[in-house]
Amino acid sequence: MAEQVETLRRTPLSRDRVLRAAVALADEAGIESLSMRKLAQDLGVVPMALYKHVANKDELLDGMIDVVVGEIDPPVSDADWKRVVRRRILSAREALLRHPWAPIAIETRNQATPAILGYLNSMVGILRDRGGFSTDLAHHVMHAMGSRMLGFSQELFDDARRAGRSGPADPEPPAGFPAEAAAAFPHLAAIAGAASHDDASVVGPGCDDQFEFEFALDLLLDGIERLRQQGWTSHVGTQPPA
Amino acid sequence: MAEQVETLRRTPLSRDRVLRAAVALADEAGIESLSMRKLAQDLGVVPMALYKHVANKDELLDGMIDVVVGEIDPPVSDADWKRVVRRRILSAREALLRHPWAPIAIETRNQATPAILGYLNSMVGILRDRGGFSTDLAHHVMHAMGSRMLGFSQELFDDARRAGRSGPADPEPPAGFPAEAAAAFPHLAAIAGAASHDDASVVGPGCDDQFEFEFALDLLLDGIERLRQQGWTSHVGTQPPA
DNA sequence: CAAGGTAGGTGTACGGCGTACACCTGTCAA
DNA sequence: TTGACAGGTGTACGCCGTACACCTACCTTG
Repeated sequence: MAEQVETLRRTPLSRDRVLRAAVALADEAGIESLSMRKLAQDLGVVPMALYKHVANKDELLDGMIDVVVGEIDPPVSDADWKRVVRRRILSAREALLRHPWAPIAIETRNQATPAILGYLNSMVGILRDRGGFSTDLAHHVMHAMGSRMLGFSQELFDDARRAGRSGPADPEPPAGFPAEAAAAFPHLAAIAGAASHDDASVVGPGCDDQFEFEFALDLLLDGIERLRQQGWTSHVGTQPPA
Repeated sequence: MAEQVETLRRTPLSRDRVLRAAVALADEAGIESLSMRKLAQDLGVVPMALYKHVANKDELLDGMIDVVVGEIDPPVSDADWKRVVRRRILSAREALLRHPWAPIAIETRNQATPAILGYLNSMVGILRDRGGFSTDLAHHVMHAMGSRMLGFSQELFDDARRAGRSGPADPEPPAGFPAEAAAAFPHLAAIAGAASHDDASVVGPGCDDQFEFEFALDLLLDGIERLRQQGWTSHVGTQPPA
């Protein structure tokens, strides 16, 4: 039996197994407590063993990002550009919600991984081929969509981000807005309590991140569609027309 | 003379001096090489001395962020909401361009600092008071603007971001797009070469980040203005109207 | 089947990090 | 004069990433 455990333990390491274990560890313990040593321990192996499969910790992170990017659904092929882009982005968002550390990891890397480049590239392809966007407009659109292309907006300081840093779902309730802060930042307090009720006196249940994401996404998509229909080009002016 | 140096060295530390030195160090060496030990060395002091002025490294980073936020101009008071918001955001952008490590630091912190909350709060105030936005719409707008409110979009993997990580201006040229990558990611290559020329065969000088930032900003602002004029509310539908 | 190259796990060690904790010292109030 | 206290010091601990030498089990080739 001891030797059975031994056998299991000795299931040969592989880059893939290392990456999967790293993703699992980050998912449950948060990215900041992912260390080569802990990862090795999870795999029943000595830390240096990992270096036979990944060059260093940075490359490990790149690999983890690629695992997540690999979970994004391929584009559907039976709809107009806007629906295709929208669905793909929402799929990316789902992948990133499953791995709340990923936005931070992606932002922190200093080089786009090939998987991310491939994803972005196919997104441009959709704009060009299905939407008939000029390279010019497609270029600006990619910038305008920014991180939303990768399934997250800059949801600064929200629960998901915090989870990515310190582990999975935090038991403490969202709780609207601390009273002391409400006094100092009344406008923020009003907003926090107003999720989708216009009555500021109602202390709402926080806000629906998914709704906010789609709101901004559609705002951009609609604006972009308008530019596209007008045949907008950066030659004619320095700002998008109203 | 040696005692003069000594005197200078012994200029008493203060939270302010510590924060300034930390900002300077991050500006010139990159955020990732900011350590308590190096910072102490720059200040001619032993590492533990810093802990008499900041509780720990996280609080140091919060303080550094507040220094940057403090550089954002106050709102002008003689224009419509859109111009006020636009100018303030561009001022925030300038502050962040002076400190390329700041976006990373801001994204990485898990709590908004009071300075950032104050900044965001005043931004909501502008929307409410000058633009007559409902709390509801103001709420969604804050989400939609996302990190743009703080002067940066998610400019993934660009030079400024890299600078924030590894020090100041990198001497190597932007260089369009590496040839091998161009083959693998043709759409990206086309875009990279097409900055503001629609002719994809022209290999442009990279792209104008400032233009891209303002493009996206105005796209959002225009879309938001349209919603405002229509008296949009989330009660009537789940998406912004086209 | 023997020889030896090679892929992959091991052990040790180094330098750097954040920071706890005990200590010292100069200043100022009582 | 005393003694509290603010603020700089020194030492030490446990963590980190990873360089480097090693060992071992397997596969190829003669």
